[in-house]
Amino acid sequence: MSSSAQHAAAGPAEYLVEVALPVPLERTFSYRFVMADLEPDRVPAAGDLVSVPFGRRRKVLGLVLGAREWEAGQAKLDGFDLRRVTSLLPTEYRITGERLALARWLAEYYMLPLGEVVPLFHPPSPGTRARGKEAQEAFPTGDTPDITLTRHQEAAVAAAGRHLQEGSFGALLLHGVTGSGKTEVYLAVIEQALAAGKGAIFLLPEIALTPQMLARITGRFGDKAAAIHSGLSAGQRCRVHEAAARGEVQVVVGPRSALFAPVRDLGVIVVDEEHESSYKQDEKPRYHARHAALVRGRENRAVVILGSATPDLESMDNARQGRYQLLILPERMGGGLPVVEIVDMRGSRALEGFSPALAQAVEETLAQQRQVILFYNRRGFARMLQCRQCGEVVECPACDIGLTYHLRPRRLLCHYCDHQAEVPETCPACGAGDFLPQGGGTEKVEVNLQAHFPEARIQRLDRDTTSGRGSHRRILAAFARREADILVGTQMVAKGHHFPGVGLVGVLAADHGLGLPDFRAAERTFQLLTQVAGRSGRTGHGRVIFQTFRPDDPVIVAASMHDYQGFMDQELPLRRALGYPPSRRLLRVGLSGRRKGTVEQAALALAGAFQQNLDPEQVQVLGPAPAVFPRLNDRFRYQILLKGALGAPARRWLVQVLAQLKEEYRGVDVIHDVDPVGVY
DNA sequence: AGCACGCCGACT
DNA sequence: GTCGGCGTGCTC
Repeated sequence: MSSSAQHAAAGPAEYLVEVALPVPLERTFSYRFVMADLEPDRVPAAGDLVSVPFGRRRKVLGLVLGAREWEAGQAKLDGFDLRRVTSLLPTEYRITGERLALARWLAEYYMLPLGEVVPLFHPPSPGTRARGKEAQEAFPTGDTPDITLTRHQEAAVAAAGRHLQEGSFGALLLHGVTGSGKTEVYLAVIEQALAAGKGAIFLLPEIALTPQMLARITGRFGDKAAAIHSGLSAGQRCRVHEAAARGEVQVVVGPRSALFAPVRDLGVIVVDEEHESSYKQDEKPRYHARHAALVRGRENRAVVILGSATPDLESMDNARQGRYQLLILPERMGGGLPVVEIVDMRGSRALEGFSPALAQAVEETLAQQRQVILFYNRRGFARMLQCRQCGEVVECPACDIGLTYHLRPRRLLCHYCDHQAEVPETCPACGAGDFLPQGGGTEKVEVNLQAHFPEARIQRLDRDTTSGRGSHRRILAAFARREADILVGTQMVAKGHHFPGVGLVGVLAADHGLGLPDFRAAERTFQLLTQVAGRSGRTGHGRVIFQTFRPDDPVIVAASMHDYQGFMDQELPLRRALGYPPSRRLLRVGLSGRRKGTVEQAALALAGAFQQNLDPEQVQVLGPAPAVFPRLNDRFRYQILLKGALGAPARRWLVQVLAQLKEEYRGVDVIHDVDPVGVY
């Protein structure tokens, strides 16, 4: 306003500002803030964002930690040449209050300099590329406006409502089977928050998978709600951000980045499909949005609702320990859960992966004019090509992993780097000209299926058919409109869609994920099987078939019976016995580099330092060991796993040690990952 | 983390 | 002869 302009004009002409920058350095930087340089009539203060020149030709975002008056024209500080702040971002972009507390927590917990988490709070920062607008694909509505809630739903809404009334932090775990109406609960709670003058954040695991949900939320709350996601341009995201800061938008929906929106008087945070591993960012900063949501909720005195049909074991453990309030939606709206048949594939006469039972079920379902979903969790046509003569497998030259044979286009692809190769005429090892395609993929399933059912309209959903912008959405929408009879795909078919026409879900290899070298393999498999089974019979009777070579495996049996409790009861003790989460925490340190010997040396040195300096009562050091994929992208990989909790001093020590190690071993990349998720 | 600078291998 | 690979050093 004009009064502050006058104040600024009368005030000091320069300030010295201390800023945190998004670089992996444990130090801050000083800049001159020259009032005359800058358009805004504001004095810089802690929490402001500034754009500053950095290095030779870079311009980066900085968080102002402090500002003090500075003698005009003084360009040196302790012999350093000070550079000038380029711009001061509008007040809507300031990081203060709960968001600043969240930023500090992220930096502390994930052991990063504060400046490295700041870009999360800024909508147009890199990592979120601008894209053109995409056509909204029409879905059959299936939308149920304002139906009356069941008593279980009411109870959940009331539990959240108490926190909204009191203005107290609370964590609720909403466990509801697929189709039990969790969304109605979320929407009712958000409605209450709005009625109380509070805002909401609604997190979805991956925006591409949930256009229906997005449409429902924005549909219900009109222009009070807006989405922030990568489909929007930087400008569009900024507008939503600013509108939220001004209180014009009160509900922000989106993937994990939506958590950082400056929603005013935040009353509720919803984390839908809270078990989804996409909530963990797999690049720096490697944070978990579910965990961060709980921290922000606590800071804001908001209620945090974690919802899932298959809650993460850690979340359920927290509920059992009384840290979260558990709320259950036991019934499916409009029908029971589908009946799951387990088909034993051992020694069967299965043809190209299809048991007679599954083939027959497909036929029957199609005859009833209902749709089929088939799930096979590997893309391509064959997992590898093996020489019939000498047994050699054609491998990726950069990764030491078999190349996958793809039919369309006909090529060998590495699924771990971007290497592509022509299909060789002859074996690179022995020169013979005959290869045996080993192991299947969704492409092969599609081909075999079309041979079995020449009349059926088949659609495939995997990374290969969804590479184009909007193609994912297009395939799902077309299937929802019943333009295809059968949908074949990878785990993409398991996620978040309401397909009323589906009468059969077939899982071709239910034990597929169980052999993975990951302590969460059983849990992931259980979740995936339960989620995909839930796609069947959303209206009317639904069938599910699990084909498996391990029909007695307790994970598969529990999933077939929709027995979440049973799965928990078998899995939790195993985790405890082995000291894995949720009983203890993990920290992974990954080392990689081009020279194997150097990487190994660095890993040994680091593990030695850990052994000597960390209290063995508190922290167990595992490794170093070659990573699960010991060579990727022509880099050798090792890792060290720390099991247990590190106190604040140990964490500070660790940051130092890693920095020293990077100094000492040039050419070795060292990364650390707090609470790692996934296979490495 | 970028980005520049600088020094050695296989190419139009 | 240069293009370009990545080791090294620095960023107020």
